[in-house]
Amino acid sequence: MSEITITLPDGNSRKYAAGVTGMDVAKDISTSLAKKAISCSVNGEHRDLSREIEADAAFAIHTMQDDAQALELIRHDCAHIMARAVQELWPDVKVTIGPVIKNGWYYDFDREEPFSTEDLVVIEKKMREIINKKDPVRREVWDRARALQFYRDNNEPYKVELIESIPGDEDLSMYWHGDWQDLCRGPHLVHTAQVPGDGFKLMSVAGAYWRGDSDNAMLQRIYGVAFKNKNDLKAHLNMLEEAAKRDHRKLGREMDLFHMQEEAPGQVFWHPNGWRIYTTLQDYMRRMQTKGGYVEVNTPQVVDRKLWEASGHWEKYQENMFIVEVDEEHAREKAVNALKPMNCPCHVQIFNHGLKSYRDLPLRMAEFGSCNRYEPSGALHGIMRVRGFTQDDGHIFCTEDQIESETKTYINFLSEVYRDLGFEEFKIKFSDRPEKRSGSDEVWDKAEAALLSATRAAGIEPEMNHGEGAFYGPKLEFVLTDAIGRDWQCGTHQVDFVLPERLDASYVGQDGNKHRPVMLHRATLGSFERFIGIMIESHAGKLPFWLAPRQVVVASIVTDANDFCLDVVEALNAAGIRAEADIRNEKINYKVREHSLGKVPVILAVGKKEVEDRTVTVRRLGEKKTVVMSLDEITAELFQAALPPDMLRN
RNA sequence: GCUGCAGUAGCUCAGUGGUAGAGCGCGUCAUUGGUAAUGACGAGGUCGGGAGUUCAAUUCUCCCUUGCAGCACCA
Repeated sequence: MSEITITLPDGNSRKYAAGVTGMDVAKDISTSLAKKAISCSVNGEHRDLSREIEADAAFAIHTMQDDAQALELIRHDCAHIMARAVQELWPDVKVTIGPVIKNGWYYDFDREEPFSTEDLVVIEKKMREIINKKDPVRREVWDRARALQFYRDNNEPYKVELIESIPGDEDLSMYWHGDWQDLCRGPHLVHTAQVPGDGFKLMSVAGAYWRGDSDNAMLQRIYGVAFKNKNDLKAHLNMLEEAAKRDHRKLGREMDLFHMQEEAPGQVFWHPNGWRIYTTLQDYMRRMQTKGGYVEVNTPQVVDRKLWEASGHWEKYQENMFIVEVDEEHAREKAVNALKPMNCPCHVQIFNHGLKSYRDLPLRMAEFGSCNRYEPSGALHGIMRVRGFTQDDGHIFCTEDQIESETKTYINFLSEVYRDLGFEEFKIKFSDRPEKRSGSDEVWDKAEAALLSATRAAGIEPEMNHGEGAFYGPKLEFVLTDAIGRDWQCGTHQVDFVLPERLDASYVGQDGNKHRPVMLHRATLGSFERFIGIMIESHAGKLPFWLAPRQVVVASIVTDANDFCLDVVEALNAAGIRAEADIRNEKINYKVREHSLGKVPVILAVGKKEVEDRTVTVRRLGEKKTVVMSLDEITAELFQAALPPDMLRN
């Protein structure tokens, strides 16, 4: 047997016979280390301690101190332990897969009966029993035939299907947690008791399609979260509780911003407070776009299906469009229209109207375009995913040569807007050709290469999102997250060689001939609805002063101050500040509480003293202390604070 | 759309096979107060909609609808 050299992280090396296990090495280093060891890294590959090492290797032992490895293993072993618990409780349940996800894991089961909340409690208890048994984790490598036979014998059809779909013919690793077994890549902990019995919790049950395909059977997915100890778990659960308080649906009600109702599912009734946010944001976007060289247009809501057929949307999205039919019974003629689900074909109509010259390019066309899409009922989510919304849409008609500079300019534009609105950081994803698409592969090659190189030229290496592009072109997605960490695509930037062709857009080039322009589709906020939802959550309702729907409440302390109170409001309003008087017959404590809960950034209290001195007592949201200021001082200060970021720059 | 859960006063929620209750909010009155809830009294609900079972349904069953979590979808 040959000798191998194991090099430890501190640079020291030790010699062993080939086939030594990680655990052997750990024991050799020290008994206490071996006791604490959970896994190891061999040449950077995370592995079980029981696996044999056959060649010279860089080697490291992992303990619970190594967060990344410890959490991965705890969560992964939780998945196996939960599946074992479920099958011990209900032997007829079929197992499928159970990966580690952010903060925890899930496992998908096929079971006739739905799992109930009570079942989760029972499963958790069973899991703790298994953990306490301190069952060893064992790994074996089987060839495919044996694994397939095993799962056929054990009546686990999903496992059979999994193995059959794994390409190649390499051997498969099988893991045992006690007597319970699962097909798994590993690695795993040494024994079940290394999972902290008080560090995990089962969270919820939900349906999920087998292999993520809605044509397949629906399985039952149980989600769990797991951490290294009870305190970390508690902290996580606490965080979720806090995040729930920032939910835009809750804050929207509390701040009286908007409501939704059964008669118009997925559509927003904006209340005065919410609409003030919306219009303030729209005014800002309009100024920014004007400065960015866009011309603003507006296009029809109800458009004949012919246009959607020409653009290709009818074929691909018909089921998701609101169809508006006119027939002889109701009108004198028959027509099939659709509510505009997006603005691009309409913008091409404007572009096509009259001859365009190469001198007109790039032509940046913008619209605050109202769109309606019949989104699947299960997709609706507060004001983040709705059926009626308004995009800050824009299309840049340009030449191929201009794609790179226009893309760079746009990324800078979007970054400035996001920074202004409080988002310094955001994810950028690059989505390339989907399976169902329009346009030849050559055109797609060209579009993808152009967008990717332009993005890199802007200094960005996007996250790859294969197969997720639009049907007419690849896209960049600018993604923000909500209070509990769910991703939402807000901004987008897409390169499109297809629609100009389908809708016959052209311009006259320098050579006097007709040429096809390239279309860049872009939206910065995405939709006002979604972006406002995200902003509400990220600010926990405490919007920056310039966006706050109610900026100032002037509250009287005694009735004798009411007149002065109204004077102060008038002065502030004259300075363009959104101020309201609260001269109700209530105590100042009551008023302060109510407007603090309503997230009003500034409360000005006026009582006898203030009336005499022509001053106000200023209390800012989130602060306990108050300051006395003259009316002129506070007006000047708030005037400045009320300026939108772009106007502040001028 | 799919799986599961839910819909009771404006909001948060309790409750029951014999047509409903709390707190907050709202209204009236008293109170004129100094920075996160002043007190008293009062009004307010065809218990999401429809059908069925029953002497009797808010309660049980079915259908529909909306919402929530997840999946699928997202031009």
